[in-house]
Amino acid sequence: MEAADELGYHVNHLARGLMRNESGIVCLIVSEVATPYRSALLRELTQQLQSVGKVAMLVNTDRSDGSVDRALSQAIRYRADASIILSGLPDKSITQLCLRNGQRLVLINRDDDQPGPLRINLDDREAAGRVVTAFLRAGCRKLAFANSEAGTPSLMAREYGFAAAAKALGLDIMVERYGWTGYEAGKVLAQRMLTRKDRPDAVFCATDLLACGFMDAARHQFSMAIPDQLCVVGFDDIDQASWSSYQLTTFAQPVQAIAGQAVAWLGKNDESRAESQSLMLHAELVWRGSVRGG
Amino acid sequence: MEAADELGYHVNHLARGLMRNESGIVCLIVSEVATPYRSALLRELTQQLQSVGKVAMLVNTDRSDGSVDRALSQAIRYRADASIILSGLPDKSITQLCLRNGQRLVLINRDDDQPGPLRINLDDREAAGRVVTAFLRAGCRKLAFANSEAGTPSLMAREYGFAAAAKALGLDIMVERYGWTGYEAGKVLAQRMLTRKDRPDAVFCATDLLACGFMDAARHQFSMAIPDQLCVVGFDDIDQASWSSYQLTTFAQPVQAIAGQAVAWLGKNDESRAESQSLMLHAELVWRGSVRGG
DNA sequence: TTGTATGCGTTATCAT
DNA sequence: ATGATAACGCATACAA
Repeated sequence: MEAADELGYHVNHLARGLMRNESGIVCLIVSEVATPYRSALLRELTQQLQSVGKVAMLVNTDRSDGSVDRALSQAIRYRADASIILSGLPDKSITQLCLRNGQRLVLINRDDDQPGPLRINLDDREAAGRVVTAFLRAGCRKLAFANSEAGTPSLMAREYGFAAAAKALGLDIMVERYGWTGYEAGKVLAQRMLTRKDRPDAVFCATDLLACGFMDAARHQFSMAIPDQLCVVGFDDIDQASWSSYQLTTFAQPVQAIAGQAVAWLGKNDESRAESQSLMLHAELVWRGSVRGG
Repeated sequence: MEAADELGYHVNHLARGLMRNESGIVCLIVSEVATPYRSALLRELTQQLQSVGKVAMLVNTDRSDGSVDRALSQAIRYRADASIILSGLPDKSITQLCLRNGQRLVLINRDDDQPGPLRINLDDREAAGRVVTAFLRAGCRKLAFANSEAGTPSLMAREYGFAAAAKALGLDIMVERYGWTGYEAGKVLAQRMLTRKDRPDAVFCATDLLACGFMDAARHQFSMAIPDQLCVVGFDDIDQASWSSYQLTTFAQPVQAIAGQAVAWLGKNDESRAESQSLMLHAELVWRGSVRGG
């Protein structure tokens, strides 16, 4: 060992991977890396992967469409032991290709039904239902849902869950969708919804980023007081949600648990891996000041 | 090609790397990945690396100290073509080891003086000087600098540059350092500085995150109006700086240029690489509403 | 143009 | 216990 150190020798993981047929590389396929929720999940995943001796290869799929498939090809070329997909959805054929190459697949918040990959999702629908209860308890009568046009499964599950729970109580809700799931879209959504004459007094935003934009527009452009005139709930519990300018009541993404489940699954052997292929994690509502009577 | 596709064949980059002695892997060594500025830089780097056919290996150094060195060992084991260091500073011996193994090194905002690696820095000192001018033009008389205890070169350069420029004009400034460079530290710094009787009327925060915390405390705990009673300038131009709750005047980190220079340098041949080993990029002040009379 | 041999750095296996 | 050898998949150099 001393001699090896002296000579500056380091094992060659490329050669070792070639030999063992196991590279130690896990590919993280992500878009919108710079988004608060995504980067938090990324931090957690890299951290936990490293702690079990794996290394993360980061593939950014911000550019064109179909780039998830290209990202997976890249993962195959490097003989990654697994790929974890945080955004987009691979073509079924690519999924099959991965599995044939012995590459494990984890889909986070993708709610797909193909067998093979591990699917980790939240109880979005049920969570959305709890928002209706909270709004009613706060004395709100005109409920609204603010969504982006992204249309990803988790976003839509929140919308449908919210609408369904309201309908079950005989309430009609206002729904608006606009743009990309970010702060600016939240502002636009507020402009659209708050200029109506049947302006809502409670809004559930599909995402914290949307909620921040919505709150800022409501306050600064419409001079509305939160939570007095408008109650707001978000989703993700990003850092900014706890900032005193927002004090946003929101659902916490269990990022540690998500990452933990993913890497634990990768460490399992084939039989026990097959047992648990679909996980549903719980999103806990964290109460702050944006809803009356927490 | 058709046949290859039919058979599900994919080149093995491990084997190719072994042969060519060039893996195509670039190692990104980062701490605090989930921070807005860091994740933005990360997005840019992965994007641009991919566009030149490289792939990013992400190593998270949040845990213990000396982990930068361990990260670099990891990079060597995978025979990364280069390592880009966004945080921490490697030991000189490790630096030498990397260079001996033909591994390129890029240090971003690390302001080190060892020869070999490419060093990319901003004109922090000069930028800080311009803040003094802006504050004076706004009619402020009691200047302060809010810093964290991290003590990284770029943070200290901003502090010294600010202090020096003020001193050159015969002004004494108040300096306070606390904790880690984040939102919470900004709040604490505000509590410390704004309870003094010679309370500042202008504060330059080493970081936007600090500035957001400072502004929130100033407004919500001290009921101060910004920019009327207090002018604030930050650094980084994170997304949140442009949010209407902050409208923070700040310096933009030229993340695209930083990433661009880094990957361009990696693409150069040895001679032209040696020519430019230290780059100083310009941080442009973007005026928003947190300073009077922009 | 097509084919064949060799080496890259490991590790597993088999022989000593 | 120690040593020699083959094989992983690719690229290259040389031969046919």
